[in-house]
Amino acid sequence: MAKFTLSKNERLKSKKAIDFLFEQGTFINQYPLKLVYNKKPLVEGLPPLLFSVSVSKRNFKSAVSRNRIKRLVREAYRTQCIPLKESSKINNLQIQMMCLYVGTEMPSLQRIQNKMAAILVKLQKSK
RNA sequence: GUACAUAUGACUUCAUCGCUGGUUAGUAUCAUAUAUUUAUUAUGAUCUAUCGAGAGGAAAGUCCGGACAACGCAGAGUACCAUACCAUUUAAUAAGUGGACUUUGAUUAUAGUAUCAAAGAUAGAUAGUGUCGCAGAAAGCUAGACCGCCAAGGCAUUUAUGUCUCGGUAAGGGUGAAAACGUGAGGUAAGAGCUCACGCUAUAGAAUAGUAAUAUUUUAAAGGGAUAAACCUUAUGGGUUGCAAUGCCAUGUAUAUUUUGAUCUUUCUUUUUAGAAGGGUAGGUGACUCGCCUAUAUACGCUUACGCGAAUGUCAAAAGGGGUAGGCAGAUAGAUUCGCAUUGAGCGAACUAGAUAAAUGAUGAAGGCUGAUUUAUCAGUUACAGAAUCCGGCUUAUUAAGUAUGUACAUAU
RNA sequence: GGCUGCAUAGCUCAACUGGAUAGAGUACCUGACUACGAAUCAGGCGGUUGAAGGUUCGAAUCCUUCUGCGGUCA
Repeated sequence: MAKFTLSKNERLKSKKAIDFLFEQGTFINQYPLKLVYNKKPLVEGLPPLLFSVSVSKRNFKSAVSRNRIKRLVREAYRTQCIPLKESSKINNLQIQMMCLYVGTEMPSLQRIQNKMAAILVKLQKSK
């Protein structure tokens, strides 16, 4: 049975990789979310998906609300990423992605889950 | 009753999924080392299971103070910066506690005095310098004569007035934030602390009370504007920089390269290879000076010699480049909290966040609390706000309800 | 995370060592010049000196606390 995990080594952390992503990655828009992704051949021993979240300090000044949004986005990703993970394993690809929150209002979990589902479907189709 | 200030306070329990770091374990996987070539042992990482833990009163601002670390082993003086009533607490502070004084407000009272509260950068203006615009005659020390007051002399006449000259005068007017003690009497041509009485101010001495600041009484001599949040003087304290400090590992490599400067000199010893002392030069001591410390090398060519030359290396300064953007330590735990003890420097118990594109979340159920009404349903469970080396203060932000203390206002008795 | 600066008219800057209506250019408005416009000339409008307290007779300036915006450190 597949687990709903999002542990430390399944996150995108390298600064080099993130810079590369913003130079050459592809964008998917689904207001209030925005996804940047990049595909690579999978290296043995590394996880198939790398994920990270970002919220702008310009739109949300308080650190508390930024943390809150990041947690909601991460929760939505965690519960819905399993089909994508399996398909990318089959195709032997590593997908690096970063999710930006572009909106200016505090969202509900329900809304973010819907949008995240739409994005992941698009991502799977784009192969 | 209302408002404000301070303190308290910051929902609880269970289940499922997930994150972080830790404990214990594994016929698990990988790497390294030992020894050996079947394999065993140790260490580290990953995975799985298990146990218990996981954000504040301000985690914020960075306004103070420490711990700790590096700079050379941290010396002296000057500059610079900070502080400034007294006692006391403290590791330390611009913090806390208590007291003194000044100012403001309120009450009693309406002269004073007393009580309560708030604020105070509360040493020195009698060490010196500067400043005090406009207005005003004059703005700082023998002050200052615009109007006014008065004496003397001249002129005119209406013979007690006007005017002029030269003097005296700080009582009165007016200006200003501020005009050089206040009131009364004497005194005088008119006046004046010029003199006297009563007061005021601050200074010095004495006595009493108090640990002290200071207060009360008394004596002496005096009358001195404000400003130190202007310079400054006095006293006390501070070496500078800060965990992105600092040390190690990995990656990469370059003592790259270019330019400029220095690599000197005197005396003594004599083992003539060299050694010692002094001076100079350069650098360090992260403001300056002193002091202290370090360096001042090697071989070669030309010349009879003094000396000159270029070279290698080293040091210093400037220019200009290359690589990394990772990990570990620093950093879970200590001036901690609670209780007991005090002829001391203790004893016992308890507590424990450790992330790094940055963890502490999601869902469901039950209970508590608050509000609304249909009285058994609905809604809410919030404000300010997210650890980043660690502590002690200060400042700022802050919801609902309640409690306690204080202040102000209103009403009733 | 530490250290360290700045804030004046719509914009760019002044205002000495506290002194009284906070000034200059530009922009904007009105008038003159011109057949009309530009340029030029004359006049005008526009500021609680980022906010709140304090010191002083008097604060853009000195002091304190906040607000916003930068710079720098491996």
